[in-house]
Amino acid sequence: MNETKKVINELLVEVFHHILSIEGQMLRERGVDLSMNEVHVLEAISKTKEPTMSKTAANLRVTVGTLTTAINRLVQKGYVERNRDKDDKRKVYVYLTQKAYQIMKAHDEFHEEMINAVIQDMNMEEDAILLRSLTNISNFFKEKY
Amino acid sequence: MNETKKVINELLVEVFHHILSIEGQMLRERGVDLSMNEVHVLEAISKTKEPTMSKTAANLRVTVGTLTTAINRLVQKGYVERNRDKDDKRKVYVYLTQKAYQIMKAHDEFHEEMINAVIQDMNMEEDAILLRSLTNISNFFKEKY
DNA sequence: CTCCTATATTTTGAAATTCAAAGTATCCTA
DNA sequence: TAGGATACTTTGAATTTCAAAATATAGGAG
Repeated sequence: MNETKKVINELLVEVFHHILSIEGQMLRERGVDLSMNEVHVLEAISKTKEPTMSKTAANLRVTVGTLTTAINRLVQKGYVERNRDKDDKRKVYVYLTQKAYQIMKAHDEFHEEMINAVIQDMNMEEDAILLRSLTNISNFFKEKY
Repeated sequence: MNETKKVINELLVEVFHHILSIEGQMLRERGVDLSMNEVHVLEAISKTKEPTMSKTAANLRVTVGTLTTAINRLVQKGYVERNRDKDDKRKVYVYLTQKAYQIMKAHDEFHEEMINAVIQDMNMEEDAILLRSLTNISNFFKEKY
């Protein structure tokens, strides 16, 4: 494997994991009653267009049953609200509460800060090429799977 | 947030998660008696220089207690062997078995194939810049945390 | 209108995963 | 040789996961 491949692989395998555990540790230290997994669920809800249980579960790549138990806890903790569709009573929409938006704000800021620190010393040309390369990687996965 | 930041964030947040669930699904479909988490433990062992429990746990960013239960299962399933240090009997080294190496081989091939598909149509200049950028990202996390 | 099938979600049961804290064994040093 | 330090395991409690069964609603064929 050449260097580029090794680095990409390292990013895939280690760095991503690393970030998750750092974020999880931050949550615990600050006494937030959420795991990274739960933050992920909140994130998926905020990014899903019409966030029914099925659509949100699909975005998270977990079974709907798994999501149900996660949502049960998040509702109980006051981060999420459930709402049945008026027209199609099979459907359940999930919404973030204000409490959840506050957490998401901190989460987004952490990510933004992290990324800023990473790319702050890149020049314009590098930026353009990196953008193209990463878009390739991102699209590859979206299309292929 | 500019485009580059968005894409990096998307990679961090979604794509890596995506890959994990794909790999997990593959393992289940093929009837392999390992979760992605367990594969990760095997990977960490193979990458840790003198893989004691502490060092391996540190690389995995989990507590040693967590690793102990994971290793218990992996030993029982025949993927890992424990070995006490002759000189310092507090230390326990963990080793992969042949069975584990087979799994790791398939895992590595999946990653290599994935990465090949991603970067196959990049030119030399792009490759150099991508390498530099990704190395930055990778180093940033290693140094900062 | 009444079955029947499809869709959406929840419940259930079992196994994994995680952490913090307590427990055990060994090492090292004053 | 007593003591604290280090390495690991055990324990208890909570989360996370899946597959499969259960529930409820929708929509179409006749």
